[in-house]
Amino acid sequence: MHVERPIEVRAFRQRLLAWYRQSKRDLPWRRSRDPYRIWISEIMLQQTRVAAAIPYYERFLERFPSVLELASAPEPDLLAAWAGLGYYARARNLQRAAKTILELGGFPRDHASIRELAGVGDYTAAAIASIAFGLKHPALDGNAIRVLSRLTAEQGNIASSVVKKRLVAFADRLIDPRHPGEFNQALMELGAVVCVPKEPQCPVCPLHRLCAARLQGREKELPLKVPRPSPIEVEKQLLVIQKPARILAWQRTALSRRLAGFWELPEPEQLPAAKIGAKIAVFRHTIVNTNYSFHVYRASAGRVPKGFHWLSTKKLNEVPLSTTAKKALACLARREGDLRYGE
DNA sequence: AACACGGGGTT
DNA sequence: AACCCAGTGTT
Repeated sequence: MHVERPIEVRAFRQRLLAWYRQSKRDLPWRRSRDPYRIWISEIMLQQTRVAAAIPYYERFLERFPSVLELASAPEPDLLAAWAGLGYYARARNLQRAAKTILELGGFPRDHASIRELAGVGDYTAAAIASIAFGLKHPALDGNAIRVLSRLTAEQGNIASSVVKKRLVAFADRLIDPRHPGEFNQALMELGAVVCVPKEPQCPVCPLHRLCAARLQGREKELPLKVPRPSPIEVEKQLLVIQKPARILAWQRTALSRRLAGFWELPEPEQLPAAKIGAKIAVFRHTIVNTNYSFHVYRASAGRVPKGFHWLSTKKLNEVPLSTTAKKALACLARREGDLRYGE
């Protein structure tokens, strides 16, 4: 593209920042430069939409106002605060990093040290360094990558490390040394609200006259998308086994590959002696590349094997409950016209 | 480089 | 029904 000459780089920065300052969304984490708050927001926003993160962000900061509370929290509290957001390794890494920060005696203030925190990769390190500390490191998330791919009419697959390096190098020349945090956020904001994947809003884009893809009329084709494998369909059954004020459940151990520490409803395979009763509901749920149909049944326990617990229904809101268990219990509550279980 | 990891809003 | 989201860690 044509922005490589200094004069054009300045025009690029000026247009982008002017646009951002005028049209940026008022987001909770944009009201502070406290590295703790910026960090929490960046972790929450990993692969997570802004609208989904906002209510979690507010609640999380109330419950864990600083590194100290986060570092010393019981893990179940942490998981309960994160339940429903997904990617639960983020919550665990958050606490590991909080302990590191305490050991360091404060939040690390340079890019390399921030990058070493658990759960902080290239993007997040650059985002924190630039937004909280004003350091000049380009932060390329999915939005920024899309914007830059279009600006340069990038032909390569954006999944490849070569192409990513090329885009980072490009961003490194563009980034405004005086306002790196704003610059990074502006690029991401542009990708989030204007340079969107499907129908980019080129007429209102402050950069459209500098955009190579636009000049070639190929803005909708770029960046190149690689087809992903089609999801697998899986049917599963869940059992609702109750006694007064209690429900039978089990907890995933730390060894569980996913959802470690979360409480689940039993499945028939785990309880061979269970007597399956009436069907309560069917709901669907997607995890990564698998589409599940969960069939929920009432049942009675027979003999209760090791590892199962009669969980108090009152405590359901205090423990980390998997989303599938929550959905099943919501079905049950709807059916009984009673809100004991639910949110 | 490829894969696993959650969940849900948007198109 | 895809697509994809302010990605990271592991293999």
